[in-house]
Amino acid sequence: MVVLTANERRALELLEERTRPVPRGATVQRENDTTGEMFILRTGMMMSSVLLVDGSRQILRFHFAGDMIAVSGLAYREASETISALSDCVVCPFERSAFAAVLADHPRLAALIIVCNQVERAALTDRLAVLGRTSAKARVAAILIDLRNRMRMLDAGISTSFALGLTQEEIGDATGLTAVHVNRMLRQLEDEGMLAREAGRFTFTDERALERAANFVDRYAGLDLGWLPAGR
Amino acid sequence: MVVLTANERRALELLEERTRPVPRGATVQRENDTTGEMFILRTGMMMSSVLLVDGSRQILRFHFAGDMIAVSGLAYREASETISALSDCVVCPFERSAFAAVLADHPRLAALIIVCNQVERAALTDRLAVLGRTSAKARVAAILIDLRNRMRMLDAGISTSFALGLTQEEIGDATGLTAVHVNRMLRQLEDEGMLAREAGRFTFTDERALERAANFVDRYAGLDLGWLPAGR
DNA sequence: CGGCTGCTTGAATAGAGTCAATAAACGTGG
DNA sequence: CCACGTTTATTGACTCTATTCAAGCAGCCG
Repeated sequence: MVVLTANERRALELLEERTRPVPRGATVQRENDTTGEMFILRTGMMMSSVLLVDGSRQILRFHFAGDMIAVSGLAYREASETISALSDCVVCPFERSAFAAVLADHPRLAALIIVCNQVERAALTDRLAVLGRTSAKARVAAILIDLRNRMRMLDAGISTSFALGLTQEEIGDATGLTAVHVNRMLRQLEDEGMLAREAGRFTFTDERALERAANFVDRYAGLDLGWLPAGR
Repeated sequence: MVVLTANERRALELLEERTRPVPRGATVQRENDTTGEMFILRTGMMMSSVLLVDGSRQILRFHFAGDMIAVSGLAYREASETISALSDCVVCPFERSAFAAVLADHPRLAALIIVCNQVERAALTDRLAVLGRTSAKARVAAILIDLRNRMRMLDAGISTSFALGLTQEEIGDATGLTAVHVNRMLRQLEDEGMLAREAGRFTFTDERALERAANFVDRYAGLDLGWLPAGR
């Protein structure tokens, strides 16, 4: 999409110098802890979530390889969300000072990071609309499509069949539903012929219908980066 | 919080060179239109919203003086949200190229913009948790507290009494509720002695109780900007 | 094998939505 | 300044969606 200069590439590689394995279920950042490092997720799938006072959990976002995570540490002294691994992961920790150096030396990378922020903002606002204004069935369909699409961006081998890697409890925490109701909605999508399930694998048997049920709109269609400053 | 250098101040003033009045109810950006300018909101109150296929609306965010709006135009060819004026407003339009120039010349401003993105991200994820996991009463209480707080940041004269400037329909579109149910929740908060209403003005009669009802957490408490690169 | 954790299903309940009717506030043109 | 039409607020009755509670089942791992 954008071709980086050799210098830019080197600057980004500097952020990924160190690596750290994170086993499934482990946490790299805990809500209200003092923020330390930020990370680039090298491999695996993670999630950010918050706990409410009544003990319920809201999953805010899923993270995949290539995502920059724990970035809110740039602004806040204390983390506002918990970030934990849904599969065995590898992350590359880096310091805020290293990040500041990248911004100082590479204005085009700064611009690209701002663009990524906007893409994430769009994803969050889409989810906001889904939680605020759509039915349980639409929410479940939406999360299935969204996760399939993001997995496909990293592994072109994935098409209509994929392993979600989430419990129904987790689907519920992401969609604002109870696990019980998630189960019922999955069954309904299955009964209506849009979906098949077996041993944790999902298969879209009628993708169009599923997209209609989910109110799906593709947000990765119209990126426009013509305005970026020159690379260094 | 951060003292800008004279150069930095001048660069930002360049973005605010032109001004344009926007009457109440008018739209500065329409969903799916080709994105053009970005804006700094000089005076007034605006909102971003999206329309779903079934005709329902979700209000994503409220904007106040000083906010940089329509920034998603940096990433997308087409606007993902509608931005319209809730009161008579004045905006300062600027071009992406002007923005790119700021980033190229002033790395610390780039860093500050990224920080602002993170603050907005935190606000959006808070709202996500509210929509996903809290009751109608909590959502209504939360929006009242949030808007009061943001108004107070611009006008220190506001304390427990303020004019919201929203219809109950709009409160509903922001909280994911129907106007009818918003009305019932307002009445309930009133009956429970947390709130008084008259002629569009709200008065918090028991702010602690209201905060408890809303699950309120203060997100503007712990900003940390020690890591920024040097100013130019 | 036994103890988890996750999945599935039913029945009863509660919370929010829908529909409808009325009242109050607002804006506009005469 | 008033009359009229429109938007906004209010309230009741009813419906429906999603939650809660409960029980049984399946798969997995030590």
